[in-house]
Amino acid sequence: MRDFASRVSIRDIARAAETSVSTVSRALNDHPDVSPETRERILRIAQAYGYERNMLAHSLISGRSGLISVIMPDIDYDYQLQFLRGMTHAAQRFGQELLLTVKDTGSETIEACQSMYRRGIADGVIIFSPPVEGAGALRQLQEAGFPVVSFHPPEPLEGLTSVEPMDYEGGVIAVQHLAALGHRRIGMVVEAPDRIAGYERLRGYRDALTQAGIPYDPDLVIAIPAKQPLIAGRASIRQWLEASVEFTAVFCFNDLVAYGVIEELASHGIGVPERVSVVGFDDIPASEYFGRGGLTTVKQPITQIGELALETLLLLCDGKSQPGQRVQVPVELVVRGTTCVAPAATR
Amino acid sequence: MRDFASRVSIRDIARAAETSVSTVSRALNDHPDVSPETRERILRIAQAYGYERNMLAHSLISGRSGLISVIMPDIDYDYQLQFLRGMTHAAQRFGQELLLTVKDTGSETIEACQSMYRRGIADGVIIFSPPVEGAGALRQLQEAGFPVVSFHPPEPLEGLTSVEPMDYEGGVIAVQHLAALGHRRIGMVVEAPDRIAGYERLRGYRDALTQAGIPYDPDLVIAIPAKQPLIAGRASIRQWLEASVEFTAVFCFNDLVAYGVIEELASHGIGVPERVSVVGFDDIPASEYFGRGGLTTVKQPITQIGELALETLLLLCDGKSQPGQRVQVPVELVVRGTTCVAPAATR
DNA sequence: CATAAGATTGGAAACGTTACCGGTTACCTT
DNA sequence: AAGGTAACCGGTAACGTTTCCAATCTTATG
Repeated sequence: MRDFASRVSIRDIARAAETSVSTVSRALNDHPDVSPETRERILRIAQAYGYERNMLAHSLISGRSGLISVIMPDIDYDYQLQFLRGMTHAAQRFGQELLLTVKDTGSETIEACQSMYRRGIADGVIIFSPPVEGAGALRQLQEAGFPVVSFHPPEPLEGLTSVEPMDYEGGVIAVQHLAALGHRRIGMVVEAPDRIAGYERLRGYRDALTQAGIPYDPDLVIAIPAKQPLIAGRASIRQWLEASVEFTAVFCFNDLVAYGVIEELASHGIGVPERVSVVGFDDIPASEYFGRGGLTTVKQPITQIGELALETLLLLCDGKSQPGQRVQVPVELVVRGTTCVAPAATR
Repeated sequence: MRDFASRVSIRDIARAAETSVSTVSRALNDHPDVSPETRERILRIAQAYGYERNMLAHSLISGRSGLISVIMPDIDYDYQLQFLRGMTHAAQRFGQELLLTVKDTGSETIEACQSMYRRGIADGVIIFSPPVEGAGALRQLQEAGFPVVSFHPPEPLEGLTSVEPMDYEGGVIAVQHLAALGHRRIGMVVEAPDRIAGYERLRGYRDALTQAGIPYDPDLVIAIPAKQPLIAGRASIRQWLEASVEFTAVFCFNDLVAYGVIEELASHGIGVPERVSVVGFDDIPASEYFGRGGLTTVKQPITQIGELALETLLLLCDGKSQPGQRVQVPVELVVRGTTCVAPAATR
């Protein structure tokens, strides 16, 4: 018996089994053209030697690496983690390896996708929140036969395979909840309304307002950049307060924005939820333990979405599905401690 | 100009530049044996074609894949995320790719390490919290020339390269803080005291008690399993209450345990910090936003630790450092809202 | 007994790259 | 003018696999 932890090639096995590399290869790959005895002997020896096939050589010839590339702008938010977790679970289930790449800017993430294809490292790419300008490049990759799945895809996503939460419905149920509590002055702090997530949530917000008979007031909508949501959330509240905009509820683009909003309100002595109700989006784990009995928020099954993204990509890799599909995942409202009936005077 | 997103080989470049593959390879690798004109021509064409070298073929011949394998039990805790983030940052800085593998059990993580080596996929492995039984296998890998860096290494870690927080010092400063506030009945909820992190934190706890002239009471130490820290934290408090053990402070193995402890105390109407002070460990991001003005905890610079782990591994891969080093990272106390002076009657 | 068919095997090419070695050219020295 | 040297280049082998093809051996069939 050899050293347990050493690198063994198919050649070593062939030598030990007194046969050729071709036969060993066939035996290991369940090819029928091997006699039962030879196969048994080879498998036994391979086992004893701790042989595992060299993935590089195998990939080189098979044209598939068994690696899935996951490309993200950063993992600065628990949301991304949960998405990633879902993918790791699915990867484990399917025996796939995950290649994790983090890039600072959107354009770098697109370049990373192209690079994955050109260097032949990965069989496909899952890209998190690709920038709008990257849509063309992604489409080209897809047309070249390289599977790409976008999460939070860019607009227009025509032709791209994507996985998304039901953003529009999320906006609707958040506002419906607030309206049902008697709120009439409902603000929204929205990130990147030119991108699909922001655009759709905003659309849901507006439609739900209309449906509740509440006029839409553009002063109550603030667009913020994607970076540093906590700070942006705080700044939004300051902006409203300085402009003396009246509001009794805020629907936030995500939970971190909501944290910032609540912090800023608290620092002005404005109680949540007594004076202002706040709804988040995503339901990251921390929101359950958030003060005031937790954050009311629109929950995405983000871990399952991660699994779904990987499954979608694997289907594409295996040619079992056609590119261009748009997978949409339902969301649900989780009512916790940051929303309550509107102050009587405002109703 | 060719299709922007297509797979180009060195052969295509050679054909287009009307030269041989050898020359192209030399030109691309800054080998001196190429005339400036030829080199310039080749580089221009390669650029125009969007050539990037096929990583599989390159790795096969060079024996290095440029991939670093990161193996974790699960990423169910923000702590792991921050560690991972640190590695992604460092990877980006060094132009390395990260291969992320998540396995359910400790033994599977060890097998995954061996597999990385045998399949030749990765140049080295960073393993998160390897099980005690795996130490031998990791040592073997290291001896075979395959670099391994353990974070939260197993005991005994003799010969293994490791990166660790200063657990002992963390235990000391946590208890010093509580003792300085007048606490005399300080409990500890410790995870896996047979592993290095738990063992050292417990040792710090005991030494700090002695130093403060407080007798050690084994009834005040509860060992909990590693899974489901929230539930285990709650159960620990129930156990003490049922046994009528007296305590005014709890030092918890990590922040999640602390959350559970505080929740359970609250459910019995025991105020934190008025009646019981609680200290956590790690300082995950949520602890800053935790109710009661945040959780008092021992902060690890976990993101930097991740970067450090990757840098340590890369040095090993490049043969610029010898295996077997033990890198220890300082920790610090962050005082927030869950600790205050002990109730007068108990002092 | 001869031939066909089938089972099993080994040799060689290929995947895309790099490294080594030998060959060609041009220029310089004596 | 002969020889030496440096610069540059192309062919080929190798990395560890898989795949194709040809070769051998066995067995069945006429």
